[in-house]
Amino acid sequence: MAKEVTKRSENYSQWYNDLVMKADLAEQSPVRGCMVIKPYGYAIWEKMQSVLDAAFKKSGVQNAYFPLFIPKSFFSREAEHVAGFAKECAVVTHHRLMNDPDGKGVVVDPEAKLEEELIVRPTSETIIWSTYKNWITSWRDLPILCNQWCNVVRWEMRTRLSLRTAEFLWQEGHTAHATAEDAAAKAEEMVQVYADFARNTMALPVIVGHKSPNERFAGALDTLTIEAMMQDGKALQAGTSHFLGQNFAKSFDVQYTNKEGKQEYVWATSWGVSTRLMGALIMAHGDDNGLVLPPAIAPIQVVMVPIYKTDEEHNAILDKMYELKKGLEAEGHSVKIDDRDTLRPGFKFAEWELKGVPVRFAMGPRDLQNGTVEVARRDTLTKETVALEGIEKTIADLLDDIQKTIYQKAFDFRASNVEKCDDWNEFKEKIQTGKFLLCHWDGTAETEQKIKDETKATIRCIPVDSFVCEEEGVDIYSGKPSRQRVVFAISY
RNA sequence: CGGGAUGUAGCGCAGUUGGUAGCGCACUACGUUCGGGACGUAGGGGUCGUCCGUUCGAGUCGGAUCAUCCCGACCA
Repeated sequence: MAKEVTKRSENYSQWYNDLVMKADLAEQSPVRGCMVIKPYGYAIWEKMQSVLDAAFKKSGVQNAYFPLFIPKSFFSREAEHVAGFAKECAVVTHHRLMNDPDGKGVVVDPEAKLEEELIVRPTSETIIWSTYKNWITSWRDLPILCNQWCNVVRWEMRTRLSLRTAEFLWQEGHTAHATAEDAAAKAEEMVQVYADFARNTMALPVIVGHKSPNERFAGALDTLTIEAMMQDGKALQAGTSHFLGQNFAKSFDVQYTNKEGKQEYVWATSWGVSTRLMGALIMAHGDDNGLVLPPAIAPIQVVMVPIYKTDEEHNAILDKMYELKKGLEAEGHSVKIDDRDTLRPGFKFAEWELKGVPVRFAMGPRDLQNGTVEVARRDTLTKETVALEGIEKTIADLLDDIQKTIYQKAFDFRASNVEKCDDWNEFKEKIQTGKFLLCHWDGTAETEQKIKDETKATIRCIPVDSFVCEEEGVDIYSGKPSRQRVVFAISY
């Protein structure tokens, strides 16, 4: 139920948790480090899915589904990849329970030990590539462009609601191509799909770039990322797209016969975004009154709250509201009439604000008489009384404006917290205050590691669109020559 | 896995030198309210994380154990 949310200034972590739980998005599950996604939270996730799915289809991608359990032996094939996940896998060892012979409850039946353990997928590269082996024989079979929406499990040491749960929902795309160029282009294309989605739908300004070798996905030759800035100035990796080279094709022996009749290994990509995007949404746009949802992702765009004393008023207002709802829905907006008669208007206002609904209508006898409605917008917390005449157009424009305003606010916030930095002492100080620092880097893993050890800051990316800065300089830490600046930040 | 903390009603918490469990919110009923989180009255709800010990008696003391949270290391 709606309750006051901790102020951001008091404790950012607590504020975030309060928002997630009190806005009815999710709650901690009884299972360690997992979350229950509640219907309202899931509606946001579904909206994300539908927008992304449409974009994938446009890129020629098809949805498919692969098994949750992966035989342990599949993991023996790609050493580098496995090294990245081995420490955080859930393993199925038995297949039966029995009554505890010593008393109450159940125990694992020791007789039911599996001959080969099954790994609950931490990601599906291994099982998908074992499957692709059977699908690919000729150049005519390529490219294969598959995506799956599913859950994965990573037994993280430390978890955080939405941001790093032991089990999370995501989509993972896995493609196979005839040439390195095709695969690299696909990886590039998909990161741009994510960037468009983040910017236009989620109203998140993101930086697109390459990960440094240290931060790369296990087994990838190149990892592209979208990096967003949260309101405490920390970076959040919101999506990644990997160019996997021929690593997986070689490990799983996936070859095709080319036009010349020769056997060749295929080239691969994989790319994914997860329910972490919900975390990004909350931390990037939320305020002390609750969630602030961009209209493009809001499950409810307009909520209507009737204000009345008598049944007569109630009925008259509801009639008007249903009429308005019909008109707005015809324009493609999602509308909810909150006619719960057990709650007072003030309570409903607070509750819908907590849930981030972009536009709220309040209509009482006064409005009914004047042919007006009180329209409140969530992003600016302002309200005004507007005429019912031409309301469809007014609301369409307003939703557009809210979408833009939310983006602009996040954009301006980031702009005021990104700066160039060429002095190591200054770097150490500023990076702790929640800034993205554009610095020269000598390109070595050693330097990056040392900077991380001393400051906890990592290279978020080597930017490719916004913040590209190719210029001669010297590494901020080692003093060695550098040809471009990269983005340093402390991340989630 | 290191450092810190916490487990008492659905949630948030109090509980003194050991004496048999309470507050706020939420919930139920009735009434008055209703243009920014209403109020009154009356109710219901608990193996005090678990186990062992000390004691006439343990939420409280001792030990063990489990779980959760925060800060690190690891990661979408």
